[in-house]
Amino acid sequence: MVNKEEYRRRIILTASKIFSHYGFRKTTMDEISRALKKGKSSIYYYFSSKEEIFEAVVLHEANQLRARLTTAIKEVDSPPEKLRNYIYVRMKEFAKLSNYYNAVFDKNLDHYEFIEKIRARYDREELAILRLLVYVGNNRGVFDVEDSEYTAMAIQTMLKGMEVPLFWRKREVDINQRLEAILSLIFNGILRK
Amino acid sequence: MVNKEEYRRRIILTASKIFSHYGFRKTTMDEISRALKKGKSSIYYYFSSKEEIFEAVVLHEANQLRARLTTAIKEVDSPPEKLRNYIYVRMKEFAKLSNYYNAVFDKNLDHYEFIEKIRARYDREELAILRLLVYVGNNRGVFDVEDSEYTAMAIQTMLKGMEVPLFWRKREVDINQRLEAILSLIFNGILRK
DNA sequence: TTAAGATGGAACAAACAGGTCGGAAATTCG
DNA sequence: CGAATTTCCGACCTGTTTGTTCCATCTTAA
Repeated sequence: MVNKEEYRRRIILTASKIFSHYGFRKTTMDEISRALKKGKSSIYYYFSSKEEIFEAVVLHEANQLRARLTTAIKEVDSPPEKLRNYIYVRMKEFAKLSNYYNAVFDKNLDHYEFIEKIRARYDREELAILRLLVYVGNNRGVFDVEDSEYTAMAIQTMLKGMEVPLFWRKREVDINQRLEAILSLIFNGILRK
Repeated sequence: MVNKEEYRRRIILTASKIFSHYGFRKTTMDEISRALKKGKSSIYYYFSSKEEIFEAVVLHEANQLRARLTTAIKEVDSPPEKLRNYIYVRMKEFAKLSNYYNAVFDKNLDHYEFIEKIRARYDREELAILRLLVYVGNNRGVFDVEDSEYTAMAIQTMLKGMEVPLFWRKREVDINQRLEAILSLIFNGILRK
């Protein structure tokens, strides 16, 4: 193998699929190595533990999510549309990136420090984006809020509410309607009358 | 619990979902009991082993499959249409009943005796149905075959070919086209010219 | 040929998972 | 109500699994 980084990437992609199907706990190093057609111990040349692989996988998905959210925001110009795109894409992607999702919600993973770090980091970044969106909208006179920071936090709280598994236990159509309702709520409480 | 049978059924339904997601091996008695909100040892009051639960689950799915195939055949009258319905429904249902599917194809389950029994029984029953279909069609003068038994076996062989995982690694549309092609092949080799 | 980069077989300690057992709780019945 | 029977479960046992380490062995490039 000429390029070590390249092989790490391959491990991440392969492990990602297995993790997303069986979860962290039920995925064994043996499966990962078999999927890669390598000896189990060989994996340890690239990663020092199963945890470290999972960490890389989750980070990978987090990066994907970030990238897609960024483009979603850039696609449109007006702050309300940016916000709408952000929320929409965030919801759709969250459902797809199952490892990241599990990392954030699986109570059995609570004690892993790196999970906490990723959770915290994502929270911080998201808040920054929302704050900026609100702030810009406010400056342009489209929004009308007292404090960008706290408004952003309020929106984030609402987004977190959409993350909990119960929210998804509904039909697809219903989900879209609920999304529209949520957006409408945010906007009507935010838009200048 | 007034009715022991009723509770067994509930265990089967719950275990079925977990088995279908994680497979026989990765599903633990602990999970099953947790999903049922019962103590692990309580399950052993209803089933004497994990294997026995899986056996019941697979049998349950096999019965479902049989029931649907039966109605599918009864829905139409002419032998060619019966055959067409049979094959069509069999394909669609097979994809859904994942425990049954795994029981039939997972090489890791090869050494379980009850799996062998279920496989053998299903084979026998299917052959009987096909034989009858061919026989009746022949009698009515719609089909034209020498030996119903061997023709039925030939058709069954073809159906088995559609079961192997590779067959499904295609897009839905493609699947339908292939199905049509298979049907057309069977009929054109079978129908009186 | 040698040294550094990769690989995988074998071994191991710790965790896990299927199953048992004795008896507690709940329910039924007289 | 109380005894009998059904249902449930916590604690435990035991063989297996699994993450990880070690080290001998290949492979590659200089």
